This record gives sequence, structure tokens and C-alpha cells, in this order.
Amino acid sequence: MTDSKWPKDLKKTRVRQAIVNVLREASSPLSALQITTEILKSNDKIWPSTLYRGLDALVSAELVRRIALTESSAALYELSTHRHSHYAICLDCRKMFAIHNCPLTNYEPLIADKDFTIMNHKMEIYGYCGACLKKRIDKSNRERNQ
Amino acid sequence: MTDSKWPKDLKKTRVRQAIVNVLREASSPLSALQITTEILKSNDKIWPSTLYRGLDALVSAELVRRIALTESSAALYELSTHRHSHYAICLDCRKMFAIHNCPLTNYEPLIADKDFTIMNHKMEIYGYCGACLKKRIDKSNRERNQ
DNA sequence: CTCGGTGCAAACTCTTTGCATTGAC
DNA sequence: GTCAATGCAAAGAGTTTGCACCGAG
Repeated sequence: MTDSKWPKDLKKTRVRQAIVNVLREASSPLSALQITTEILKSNDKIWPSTLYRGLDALVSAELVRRIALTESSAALYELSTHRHSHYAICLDCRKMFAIHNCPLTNYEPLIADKDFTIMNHKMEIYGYCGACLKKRIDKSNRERNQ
Repeated sequence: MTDSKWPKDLKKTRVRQAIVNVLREASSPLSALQITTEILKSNDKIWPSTLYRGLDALVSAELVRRIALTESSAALYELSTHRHSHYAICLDCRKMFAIHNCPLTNYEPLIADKDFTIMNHKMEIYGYCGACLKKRIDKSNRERNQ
């Protein structure tokens, strides 16, 4: 509710505030559907079109960042106050872990001379988080012993 | 037509051969729609469902690789004989340039200890190719001079 | 009061599913 | 001949568009 730095040229409407409130409480990026579900929980109403238009406005105002993952068809959204650029995503539980130091920062100049000027990049790392890896190992041990 | 190493357990059907033929002639990855268009040009017919099922079969047989870009909603397909892992994509003309040496190969061990075991990764680089960058510069010069 | 935001319906893109028929082996 | 591949229709997810009404500034 306390929206510290809401851009003055961005109308502060019910829907937009609801979106920001939901994203503020989220521990990881949310899909449009997840945001809708959360808003509906608070006995507030929202329509898909309005949600997407609201998100577009917030993304344009740089309050919200849109993340498109190659593996999922739905886009994810997070507050842009969290300065994440990349994520490692667990193949089992789909939990997302922010990667703070980007490996490409030093690498980009190496390919920049190939008649291509780099503006930005996307990177996703897939694997298993500690908990899920343990479960996998336990499971394969159990199967071997029976 | 000369399909050097067609997996013996993969039925060699009209549709699958048509897909492979189209992809063989392609200079960059194609979308399902582009593949459909190419096949229809040869007075051959194809239905979306059949195309997708054919692509799935070819991907499973590892003859074809599926590329999902974060920026486009449609998946792209290429023959897996071209050993590309990453692309640099021009923001203007959308041309794709293969990147052969992956910057993450040496980097992965650096984050692997963070209770996360990396299995694979996706990377896309966005920017401007030489031709499009020149056009942009020329255009901005022209606008400045008038 | 005004113009942009919203409710609602409908469309649109990409992809998948179901089922009867066809064709590869 | 058998079973998987295909033709075709229809549905599904995610997102966008159109238009009348509403509400923030």
C-alpha cells in the first residue's frame, strides 16, 4: 500500500495497486494466472484483459519486470526493485534461484567484434536444487535395493 | 531425400521426410508456420497437428532440435546436424547468428556449489547485426541533418 | 470534466487432443 | 495384416483487441 516511488505520470488505480501488492508479497516471479488468483483471493475482482493491460503499464513505467522463460509458455512478472537478471530453475520443483553475478558481463566483448553489437542477453540455467537432487538420489537408491 | 542416417526405429513417412527436406534447405531455424508454408509450396499437404506430431517424433529421434526463444511465442526447429547451441539475434531483421563457443562452459562450476546442480542452460544474445546497425546510424544521421 | 482505465465479450496465435482412416513395414 | 502415422475437427492455454462505461486526476 505504501508505494514509495509511484511514477507521477502513472494513474494509481485499484487494479494496478492490487498487482503491485501481490508482486510485493511474492517470493519469486508470478504468472498472470497466479497474480489473478491472488487478487481474487482478496475479494477483489480482475479480468484477464485488464490484468495484462495493467501489467503492460507497470512494465512500461519500469515498476515491474517481465520475464519470459524458454521452458514455460506463460510470462512471469516481478517487481523491478529486486535487481535480478538471471535465474537457475529446478527441473523438479520449478523453484527459481536468482543469479546475481552474470557470467556474460565479461564475455560479451569477446563476441562483439563479429559484426554484431550486443544490446542485451537472456540466460536461464536448468538443474536440480539441493532438496530435489537428494530426493532423486534417495529414490534411485531405493529402487536399486528392492 | 538422401537421408544418410535415418534411425531404423523411425518410420520414414511422407510428412517426416518433407519436414527434414525443408529444414535441410533452411539457413536458419524455422517456425512451425514457416515449415508448413514451405511444404505447401511443393504441392504437398500438411495439417498443423500432423506437423507438430512429426516434429515431436523427429525431436525424440534427435534428428531435429527444438529452439524456444524467450522473445518469440512460436518455437523454432532446425536439423540437429548443425551443432549450434546458442544464437545472437538481430533486434531489427531477426536474423540469427550461431555462437559456437559457449561462454558458460567455464562458468558453470562457479555457481554449481550453491546447492544447485546444473544440467543445462539456455542463452540468447540480442543486438544489431552489421547491416542493421549501419542502417540505424545512417538514419539517425539523416534525421540530424534535415 | 476529461481522458485513460476497466469490465466484459470475442478473437487470435500457437499448440494439443480425439477419432476415424490411411499407409509403412 | 498390424500398428503407428495422418487427416481433419475441435479444443485448449495464454494473450490481445474492441467497445461501452467508469473513475482518477
